[in-house]
Amino acid sequence: MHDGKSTPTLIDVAKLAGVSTATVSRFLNAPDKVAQDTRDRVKAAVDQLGYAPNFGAQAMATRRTKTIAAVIPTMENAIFAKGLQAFQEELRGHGYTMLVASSSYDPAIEAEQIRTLISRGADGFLLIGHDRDPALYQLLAQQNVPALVAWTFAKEQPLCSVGFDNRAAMRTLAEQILSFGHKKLAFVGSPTTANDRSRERLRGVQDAISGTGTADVALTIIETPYGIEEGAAAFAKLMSDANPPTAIICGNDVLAVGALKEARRTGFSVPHDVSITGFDGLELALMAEPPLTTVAVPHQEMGRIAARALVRMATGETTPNSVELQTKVQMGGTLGPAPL
Amino acid sequence: MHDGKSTPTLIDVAKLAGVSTATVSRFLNAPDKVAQDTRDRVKAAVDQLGYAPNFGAQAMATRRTKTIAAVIPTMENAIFAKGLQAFQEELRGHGYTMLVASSSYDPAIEAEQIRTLISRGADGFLLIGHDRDPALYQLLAQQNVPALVAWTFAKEQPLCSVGFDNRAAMRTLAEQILSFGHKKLAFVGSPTTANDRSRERLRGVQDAISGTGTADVALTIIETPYGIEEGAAAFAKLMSDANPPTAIICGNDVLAVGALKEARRTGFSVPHDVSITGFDGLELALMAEPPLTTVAVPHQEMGRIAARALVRMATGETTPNSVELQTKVQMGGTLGPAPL
DNA sequence: AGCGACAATGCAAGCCTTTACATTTCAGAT
DNA sequence: ATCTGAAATGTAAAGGCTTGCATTGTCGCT
Repeated sequence: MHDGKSTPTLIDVAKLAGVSTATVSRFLNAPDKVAQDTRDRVKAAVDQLGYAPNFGAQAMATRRTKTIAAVIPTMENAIFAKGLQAFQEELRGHGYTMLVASSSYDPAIEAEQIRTLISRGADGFLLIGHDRDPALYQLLAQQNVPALVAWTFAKEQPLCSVGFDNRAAMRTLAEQILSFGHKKLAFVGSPTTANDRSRERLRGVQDAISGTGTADVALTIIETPYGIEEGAAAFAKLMSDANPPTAIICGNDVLAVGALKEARRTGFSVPHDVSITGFDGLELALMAEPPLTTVAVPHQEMGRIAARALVRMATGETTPNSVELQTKVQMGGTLGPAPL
Repeated sequence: MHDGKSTPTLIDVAKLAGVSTATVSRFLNAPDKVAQDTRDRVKAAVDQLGYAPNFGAQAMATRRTKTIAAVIPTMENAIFAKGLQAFQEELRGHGYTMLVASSSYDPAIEAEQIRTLISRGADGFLLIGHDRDPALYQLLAQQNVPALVAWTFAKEQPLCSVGFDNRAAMRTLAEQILSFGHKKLAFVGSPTTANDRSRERLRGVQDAISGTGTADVALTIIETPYGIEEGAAAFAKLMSDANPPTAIICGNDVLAVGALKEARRTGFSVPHDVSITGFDGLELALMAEPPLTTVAVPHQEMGRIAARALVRMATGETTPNSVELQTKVQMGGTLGPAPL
């Protein structure tokens, strides 16, 4: 194991420079506390040996890791990929490293990941959505690890959030849909258990419907996993009904694009025969034909703001503070008047 | 420092269970070495205290971190997102954690990230492509950290690779394009400096052309950053030429989809007026109208295989071994005969 | 009863840094 | 010449875990 050329330690550097390890350590962490000529000698030694501090030892001595963990459902979902990319760039700028784990939308895995990451000494956590076992919040609090929730905005939750109001955003979109005269709606979204984003979006639709004050709007609900194929299947199922919807509100762009694809495949004209909307504002939405009517979400901004907030929390500079971001309905060409 | 509720350590568990720390440690790492009833007592203590090992201390004592680092250009590119998702799932199964960093396609940042991750004690590295400062390979070798390259396959390189032959794959596609009678080709790809994947793909096109043996095939080359807009711009530029190409070979699906979008916007019929092809086989390609003709790459399989290989390398079980994966031309509807 | 072998457990060194506290040095003031 | 205080540096403990080696206890044999 110990081949002579094993990685150099502080001690090696100290010996070579003819100083104590304390001095080397100071040179590394607070250079102004060491005299100029010592500084030069130490620097030379460090360079010559190619010394790099041992992370574990450092973590142990300082009790911090300069690491922020992010636990997301999956990286395959572009919205998280975009947000995380921005998140990590911002962290990097502050000298922090990101540790990601994905839970595959499984609460048990998420819990395990959080535990693992805590024991790895993450200085802070970025989590998605508020739905999870309260025991986890307790654990975080007990371990005194700051955490923040993103992709949603809600008060009265154990954790502060940086995100947007899924319910209100969807309500706005749904109101527009209703204003086009649609009376038979369908909502196709991700399962709403353990996913507050999805649940809130569905509520937004329901809000809009009850907002009309009338009782003549019907809503069919389909819950299905994330995926283009799944969106297509949902569309097929809905339209095979004797009394199919005239507008299909999808919980995210991927489902919507799947639905749109199936519509095209089976000869439905969108939005002439049926309207379809998405949510997220991915580039995918722009590429669809016609471009998807959806809700644009500032994923990157969210990532950056969350990163800054977490760094501040980790260094104890501030108590966290929720931030609400704005979304915008993005008109494409998939929403039109209800067919007569 | 020791406020009553600070996180429990091995010592606390040992005391509570009435055994030595060594026994607790063994219980955690090699349960079969401790007697059944001791096992029960220790387990109770661990549970009661909610004990989790301290990562730093563990890393220090064992000199390994059970962490594999991945340094990719960007998470926003779906091919990497998919591959990494699979990579991390596989790692998780082996008890490893993934540490990702993205370089934004900047070699200097990549180098810095690698250094950072080395000093964080990564047990192994997943890198993308072979192009980088040889000093980095030296550093990895010197630190004795195993590394693997993915998304490309090449022998005679400092590192083993798990991937596919970009050049051959593109050549196959280009040959099909030529067989449709196209004589005026364009290649729109990512910049080829410090990106062997892109470079190899371009070479593949050139191989196919020289393979025809004739000199009457023209090739225009455009290098542009990754992005839908960029693809659209490249298309516009190409078609505004006095003698525009009849087939546009894009280095990746995103550029191709951008080109396709611009084609539609400006009234070109694909593939009637002009053919367009992509590379990667993203879902995006299927969604395009018509579906993109592209090269399907097994991103997830690549991620999983790379993960397994790295774990084996990290535990010293094997010397690495390159693995070549197969790609497949995926016929969509964007490739057709050259217009007369 | 005595012995060996083996299973279970304990002891304590070692992994590498940071940092509070102690020591030395030296310039400047008296 | 002596003293003071600040600056520079050194000493050594602490941080939590693993593990080689030592110890204890058991059991089966002779």
